[in-house]
Amino acid sequence: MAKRAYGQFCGLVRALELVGERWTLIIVRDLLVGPKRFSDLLRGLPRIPTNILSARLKELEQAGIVHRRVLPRPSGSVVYELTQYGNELEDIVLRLGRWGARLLTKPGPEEIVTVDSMIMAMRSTFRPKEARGLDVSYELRLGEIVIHMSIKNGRLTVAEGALPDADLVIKTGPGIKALMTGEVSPAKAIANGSVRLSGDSRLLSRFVDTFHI
Amino acid sequence: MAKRAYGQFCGLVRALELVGERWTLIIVRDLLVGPKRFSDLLRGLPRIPTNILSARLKELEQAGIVHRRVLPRPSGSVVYELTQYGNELEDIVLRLGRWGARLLTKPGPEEIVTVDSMIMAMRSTFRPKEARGLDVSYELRLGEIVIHMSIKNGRLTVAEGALPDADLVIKTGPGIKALMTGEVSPAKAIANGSVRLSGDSRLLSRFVDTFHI
DNA sequence: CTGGATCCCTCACGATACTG
DNA sequence: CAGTATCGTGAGGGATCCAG
Repeated sequence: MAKRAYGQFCGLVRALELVGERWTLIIVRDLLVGPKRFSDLLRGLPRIPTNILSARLKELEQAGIVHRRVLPRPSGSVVYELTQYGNELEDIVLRLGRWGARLLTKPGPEEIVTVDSMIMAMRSTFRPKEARGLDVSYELRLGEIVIHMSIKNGRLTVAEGALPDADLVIKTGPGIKALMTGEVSPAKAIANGSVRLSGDSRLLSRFVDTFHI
Repeated sequence: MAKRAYGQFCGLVRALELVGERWTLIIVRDLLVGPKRFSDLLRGLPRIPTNILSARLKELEQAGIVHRRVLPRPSGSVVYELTQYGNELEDIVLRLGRWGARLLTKPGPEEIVTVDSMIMAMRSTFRPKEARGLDVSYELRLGEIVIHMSIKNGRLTVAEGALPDADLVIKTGPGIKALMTGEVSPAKAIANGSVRLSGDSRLLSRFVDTFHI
């Protein structure tokens, strides 16, 4: 038996042996957004040493959670993508994120927000029931970070980058959280300047209903 | 900022800072079964060093996930129990367990099954829809381990120990898994001796429908 | 006995430098 | 760009010890 195994025959224990090590689930979080190259992952995980990233990717590949794929010429580069089995972690990652988000107050002095964490945050706060049948799109800007959410017939896709024909563009900062938890009403958030809008600003309250912590 | 922090402002990252360390979620698994004393936890986690258990309990208490309670006299002993916030991990732990159980084949040479892992396994495989309106009880014996499941009006409780008036007593071994996944039919399982029953043996197929991997 | 604290050793993790 | 090599450090592991 492996030296650091827990020694129990149990589904949870097996899961932790696969994805319970430091950094592993954060790597999975980023891969849930889409396939990524080694350097893409490094960019999204500024504190991870390269050898650790390397080791984790190898473990994940061996466990059948991640697939290492060499892109066709001319790029010839390598991307890592989740397998079917790895993708089944999405719901767990989203739930863990919601659970942890409860005691997320202010960003610490050294804490950053990454594009992928923001994308997953929007996915995790999405409430399908409120979005049933909806067709609407948002662009969200948080400092350097620009992502967009597109809801088509109630189905959500979130991705990096701008969305030129978004129905509403929301320019904001850390204050977005108070808006999404309901601590601050949309009207208040506009009034106190924690969000700035362009487009159909009446859509902000719909946004808050759809993406709610 | 703490030295081993991930440096990201993200719900998942915060969750991993709280329960992402080695052993932590397994401790939570056992506490989800019920309040426990230090030595109870040690018994269920044979490989954990006492200093690690001690450290984890302190971290969990500080994070508001576990509450340390001194029992009234005469025992005066200490129990650890999950707070409301800690209890909200139940769904995540059950899902992680199901996810990991998929590549749980045979117990390794040094791998044991504990009472609490078995209780949580039964909870995680329970299918409320199949049990709607049901009233039935089972006693399950796996080697030394004896637990019982009681379903009353479709609601499940699982606990350690025998249940004298159980409708069906299932005496089994590792073969139980093949039965619960559907690899082996109830009739076959009886025939090949991987389960031995006492009570109303026709209830075995209902058991398999209700607890299914 | 329970509920830990202490000690020491080892190895996984982490920072940095380096290579195909 | 996509990792490997090297090496120091501190968290984890195991045994033992101690107080109530």
